[in-house]
Amino acid sequence: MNIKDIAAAAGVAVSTVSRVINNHPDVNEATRKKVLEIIEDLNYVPNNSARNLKRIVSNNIGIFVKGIYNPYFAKMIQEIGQGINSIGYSIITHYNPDDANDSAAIIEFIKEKRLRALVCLGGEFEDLTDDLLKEVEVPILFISSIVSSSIDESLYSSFAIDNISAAYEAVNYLCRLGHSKIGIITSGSNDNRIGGLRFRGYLKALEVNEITYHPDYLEYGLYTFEEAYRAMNKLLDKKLELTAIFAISDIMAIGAAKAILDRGLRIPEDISVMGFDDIDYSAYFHPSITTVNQMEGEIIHRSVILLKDLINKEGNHQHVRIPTKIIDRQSCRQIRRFKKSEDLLF
Amino acid sequence: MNIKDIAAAAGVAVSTVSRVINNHPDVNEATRKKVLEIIEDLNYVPNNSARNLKRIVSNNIGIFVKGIYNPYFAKMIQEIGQGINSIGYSIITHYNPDDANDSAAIIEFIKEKRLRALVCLGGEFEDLTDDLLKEVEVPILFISSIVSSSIDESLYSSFAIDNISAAYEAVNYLCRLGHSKIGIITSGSNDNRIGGLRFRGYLKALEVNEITYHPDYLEYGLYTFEEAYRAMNKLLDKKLELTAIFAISDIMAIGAAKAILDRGLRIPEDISVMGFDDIDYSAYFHPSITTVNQMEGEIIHRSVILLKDLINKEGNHQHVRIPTKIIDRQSCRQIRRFKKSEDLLF
DNA sequence: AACGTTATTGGTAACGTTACCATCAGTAGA
DNA sequence: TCTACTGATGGTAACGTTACCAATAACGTT
Repeated sequence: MNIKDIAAAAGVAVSTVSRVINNHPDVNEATRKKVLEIIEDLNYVPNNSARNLKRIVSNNIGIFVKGIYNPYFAKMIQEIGQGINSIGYSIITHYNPDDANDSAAIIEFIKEKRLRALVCLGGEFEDLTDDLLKEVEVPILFISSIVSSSIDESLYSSFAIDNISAAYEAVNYLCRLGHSKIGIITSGSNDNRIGGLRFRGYLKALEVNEITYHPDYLEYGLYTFEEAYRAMNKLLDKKLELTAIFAISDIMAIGAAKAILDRGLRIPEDISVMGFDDIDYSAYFHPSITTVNQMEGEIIHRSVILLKDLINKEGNHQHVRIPTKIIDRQSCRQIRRFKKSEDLLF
Repeated sequence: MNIKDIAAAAGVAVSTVSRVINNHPDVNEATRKKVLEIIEDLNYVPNNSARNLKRIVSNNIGIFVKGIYNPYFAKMIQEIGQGINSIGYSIITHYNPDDANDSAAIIEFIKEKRLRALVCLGGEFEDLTDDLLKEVEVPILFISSIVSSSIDESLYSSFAIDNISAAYEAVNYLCRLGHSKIGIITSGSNDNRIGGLRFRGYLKALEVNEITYHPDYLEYGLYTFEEAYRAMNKLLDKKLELTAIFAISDIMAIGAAKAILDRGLRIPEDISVMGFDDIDYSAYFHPSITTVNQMEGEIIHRSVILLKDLINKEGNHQHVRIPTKIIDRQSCRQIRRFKKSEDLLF
């Protein structure tokens, strides 16, 4: 069942059918109606591969996802996906394995699928170059990705928070509540990855508040409940008398909180918990988790609009520093505050 | 940059390049090496649209998602997606709007994208027919969907739990713990939808345990924390002295639990909470939620294998009734049990 | 009547790839 | 020497669509 069959059935030329399908203005109303009827009757649907082949670019928008362990992206994938669907494009999703090269993968992805635009969720694009971007000529939007700073900013768009200062704000908030024994659970110490950046924010907050960092306060874990639960237990086992814990994602904060509660300790009376991401779960944990909001809804909304504009060449690339704010809930409390000098009296 | 350019650069014919790309055996090792080198050098990636056009079927596997409100599917989409990627197929995701006709949508989706196979997550396919399925000739796997019973089962695959009996087991479990004032929060009473089916299971359990159902015990809410929170509060406002609540999804159970805890009531001492789905979060809520597991990991795993087999025509369509089991955690407790006769004494 | 104009339609070469058949050299068997 | 076969390669017609140009009819204008 193809356009020829329809043309034959309707007694017109294929080009006329094509015009009908594509809503071209100059086709007689009677003809259009007849053709549409036949299409309906015969259950005809145009072949996308052929269309995409003929029109050099496709109507596919790619969503590239690095790793699937971070549930913070799950909502974005779905909601951006739905937004893209609603403006008439198709979504091709590519889940890149953890150990694969992201830059190479997106270039191949774009070329192979002749993508019209690409959204990257996460990933690290350190070996991307201006030349590669120019070659593919496709609007790319990086969301929460690490992009090589040597690339010309007019060649791509990005939405990202400032991980270092957002984490700094979060930990500084704990300090201002009087905490000085603040543990951290992060996903890794690689300077350029999200875990590393947020860890740097933690260090900076300690420094500004004249608190000495001790490596015992640090535990690693991936972005899962399980790993954070395990990491928190390790921290608790060290008997450090922590009064607060900062986890670099809400999932991890909840895993940590569960570990604390399971030991019969109270939140926030015994230990305060600070998360990051402000996912839905956090507001409905008990006690609800104080966390860092990064305006996920805003990102989703703006992404779809930006993509549409970029495709239609109605706007330039944007680099948006997503603002963050601390959402104060039930898991953090004020404690007696010691000045550095008082501290010495004990 | 196309196959012709490569052929010219390598000094061979396009057909030879094609053979190299497709790993055809009869091409000289030296030639193959040279061609591959040129491909690498020139950054050539075959055009998928052209390939899909030429080979009648594409290498696209569709994932059809009905509604995105149900977070239970999020993990499935990602993990099945990753599995599909890893066996060499591409994923095209289609998020169908709530009010759209699912049957019509999948047929169009299959034809337009020339899908090789399709996975449907949720959705209701009541007006699908044998003829339509035969026409598209594509293996379809329905996961947790409602499919018209008039369709020949050899034409499609399905993975689904028995919603009525799984809900029955859950509520019966509460009854056996001694509960008789059991509230329910469900998503709707439409007999054929998931919410309606699970509600029927609830009714059956009450009946078997000789408990009279009262409509006051029922509140509606969609699959979100917010709605369940609101619904639970309405239930509590009625002063029914409920000792247990059954929510038809874990997200809803957690929303309800939060409402209970926020009022200063205890779980399970004052009210027991039973969920459904066994999502990750349920184990890490505090108290952890007793729920109905439906072997999501198993479904994901088997889906990928089944799709592969169906595509390669190495197996027949399967209809798997996914077994469910109750995961006993912290949110339900045993209470004093009254026999019906004793009840009258008060 | 001859002409230009407009509205509608038809015909057909691409788009990039693969499947198929044709070709050709080299080798072995008779 | 002729034939048959094998291994490697080349040539080319599709796949279904759209963009472009050509053709036609209908009409008004001169």
